[in-house]
Amino acid sequence: MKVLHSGANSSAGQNRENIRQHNLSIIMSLLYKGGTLARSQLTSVTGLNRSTISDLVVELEELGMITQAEAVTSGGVGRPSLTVSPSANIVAFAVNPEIDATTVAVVSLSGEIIAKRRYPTQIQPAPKEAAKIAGELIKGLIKELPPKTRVAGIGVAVPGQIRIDDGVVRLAPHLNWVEAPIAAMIQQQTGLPTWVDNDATVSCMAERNFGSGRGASHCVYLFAGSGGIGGGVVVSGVQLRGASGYGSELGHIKISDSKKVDFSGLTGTLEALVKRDDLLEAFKLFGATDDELDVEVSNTKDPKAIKLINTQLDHLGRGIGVLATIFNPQIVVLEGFLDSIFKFNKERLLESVRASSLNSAHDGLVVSSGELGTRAVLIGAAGLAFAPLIQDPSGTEIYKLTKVSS
Amino acid sequence: MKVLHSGANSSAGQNRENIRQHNLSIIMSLLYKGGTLARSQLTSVTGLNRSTISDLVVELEELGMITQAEAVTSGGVGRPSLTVSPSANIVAFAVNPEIDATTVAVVSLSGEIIAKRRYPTQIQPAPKEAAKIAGELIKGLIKELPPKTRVAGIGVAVPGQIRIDDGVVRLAPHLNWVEAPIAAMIQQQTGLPTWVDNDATVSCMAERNFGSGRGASHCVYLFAGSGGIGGGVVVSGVQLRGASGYGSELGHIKISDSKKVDFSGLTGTLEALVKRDDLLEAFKLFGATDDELDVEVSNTKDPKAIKLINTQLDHLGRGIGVLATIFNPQIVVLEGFLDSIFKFNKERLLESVRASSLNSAHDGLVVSSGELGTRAVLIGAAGLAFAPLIQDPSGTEIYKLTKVSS
DNA sequence: GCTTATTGTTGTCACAGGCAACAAATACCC
DNA sequence: GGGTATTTGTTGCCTGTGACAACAATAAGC
Repeated sequence: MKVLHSGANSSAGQNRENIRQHNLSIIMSLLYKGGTLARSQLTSVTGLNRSTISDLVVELEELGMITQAEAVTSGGVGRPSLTVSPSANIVAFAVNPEIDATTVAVVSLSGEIIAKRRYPTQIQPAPKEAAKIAGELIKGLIKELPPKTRVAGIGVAVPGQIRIDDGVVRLAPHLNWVEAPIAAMIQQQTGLPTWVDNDATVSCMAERNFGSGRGASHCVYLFAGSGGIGGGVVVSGVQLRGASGYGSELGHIKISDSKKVDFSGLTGTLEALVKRDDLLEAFKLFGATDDELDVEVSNTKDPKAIKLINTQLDHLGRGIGVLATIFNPQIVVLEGFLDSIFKFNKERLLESVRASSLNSAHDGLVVSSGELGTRAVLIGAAGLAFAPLIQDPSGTEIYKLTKVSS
Repeated sequence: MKVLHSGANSSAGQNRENIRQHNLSIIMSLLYKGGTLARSQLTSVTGLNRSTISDLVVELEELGMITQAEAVTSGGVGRPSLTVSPSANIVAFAVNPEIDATTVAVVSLSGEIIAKRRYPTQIQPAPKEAAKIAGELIKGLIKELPPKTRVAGIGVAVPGQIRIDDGVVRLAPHLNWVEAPIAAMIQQQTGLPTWVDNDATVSCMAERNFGSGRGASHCVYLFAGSGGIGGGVVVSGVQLRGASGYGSELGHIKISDSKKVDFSGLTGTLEALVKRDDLLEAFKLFGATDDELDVEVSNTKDPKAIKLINTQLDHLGRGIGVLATIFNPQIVVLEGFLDSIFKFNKERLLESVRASSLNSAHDGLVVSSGELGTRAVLIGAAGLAFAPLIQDPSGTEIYKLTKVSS
């Protein structure tokens, strides 16, 4: 529950401690995103001296955050470089409360989902219930983890507007949550430090770090499930959050004069015009999962459905066009049923994007499906818990399992 | 013509030289934005030690970038702190080619316009003409400057899409420029290093550093003149440029199904719906300046004109609503005739903003007039030339006048 | 005039990264 | 298979930079 988006006080001076922390942090960040890297890669990427990298890596190894391994003799002249990997013993828990279920996952420091539990609920859980479910699932998972495992903390992805400073859900319409201090609740259940953020925002981070948007400095992410359209944006490598943390609500941008209304009461927004429920109705597929809907969309021959999809594609393209004009990103990543309709007729979407953005904005723009699918939100949520660790490897506590269960 | 937006390579390691440069840079940046500051303020803001600040300030003084002065005994216990000011001898030239004139100004390191020359042209100048006009004006201004003056370089603000890496104007529709290497042209005329950027972008920087947006980490700037609507955005304290530098074209975001077309051929965009020419026509004020139009707007009793203004306010509010939903900024700054109609009926605009954005986005949002007016673009353009100086005070050359005239 | 508070100055220190020299481990060439 | 070139890890030493402590300087309050 510390301040996560530490504001990057640009007027702060730097001293020697900062250097060390910064350099340790950069190595951890590279390993987090890149998995296993050779020491020589670290030297070339960071521009630091061999001896310095050696020193830093040794310190990280002593902290238990990384492991070194013999070089794999994979071509190249000269002595093989040692490989460095993020420790397999460090994990974080990801929590994702949704309308019909609460999901918890164990995610490793290298961004892999080790285990996953889904707890279905009849109706949307109240914050306390969700916290209790999450707590129980986490306690169950802890028992199954190897004893050497250490935990960075818990990251919670919530479909709503979050005050990330103290982990309070200000408003989550689909869950019917208002001013819910979910971080504190889960922290009380588990004894583990807990961070919360918007589900689309963390998914965007995941796709940027591990998925389609890998390496992009400017990336727009659009994600749609039963709860409308969420969005995330990376600008100059930094997640856009806004002054109060309520930014990048890309589903609620107004793109039309239409009187159709979205979940927040706004008319003519992207979310109002590109609605999953409309598609479900066209297919008479009430209560279907994203996968079922995806199959239906890709196979349909129904002219009415096709017309609806095309209309949605036109609207989606307009929304993407607006975002491209504003952000000029390298890539736009689509997830959920937005991806389904994109795959149905890519050219139509791209044509709409071109018609509603400047040439300079859509020239070279890549529109792409998300690689991570439903894993994105969990990997991204876990990233919230890893963030402090990566930012200050030597000054952040990692919890042992014994300590947790007490 | 170096790379300006140096991409802030986030994976770069830090060494001792970087520290020094960073700390020198931070002090220069604080002084650039803040004018005169006490040494004690520098220590508290940067968090650095007194002795370190002393050392850094001495170095900057030896570089001729700042001057120290005796403390003004203005209350407070204890020994008065020395005050530090950016050197009054360092200036940059700002160039702003427009449809009907090319303007050149001399701007001091503290952001003040020392001198200004406007050279009217019958039609929009070709790039070469504009470069020649700028060169002549600059040479004239150099003769009038005190001999001790030193020049950081030239910053050019152009209404169009700029490739800032090499200072080429990719497209400036209103000037009818295509692929114009304006930086190289002006550099050849003057012998001074020259940087180019979009006019709205640099104006945004100016308002953020010296005007209404002072201190805001997230700021949206909308600026409108005869050449349509331009925009600039600051996200987490960093200017939004996009992956290729063509971002923040806020005038061209599509907000309506209207078939009205803007200068780029896009329909239903902010620029298509909020048009200065429409206002001029309503007032029969063809060829009026912004000031004349402003007076007319504020005094009008013509119901037709009022209706038009209100319609424009509604559209502008919708555009601001979209931007607020996306960026969640602290402040939106309006300039040019956008400011004129805003002042005509502030409440109507704000109502429209509220109707087209989430509560969380417009709660606490400030919509404000620009403080700098027509000075913004010049101060901002000069900032382009100061940027390298501020980023690396000890490694950036400043040119003497004698060297320039040769 | 004394105390308290704040700031500038000076000399010393510690720490982190650079660097050079050497060792180790590979590929390539003959 | 041996020699060479190339790359990387390791070690010891060096240097630059900021922190720190002690002292001096300057102000306000009593």
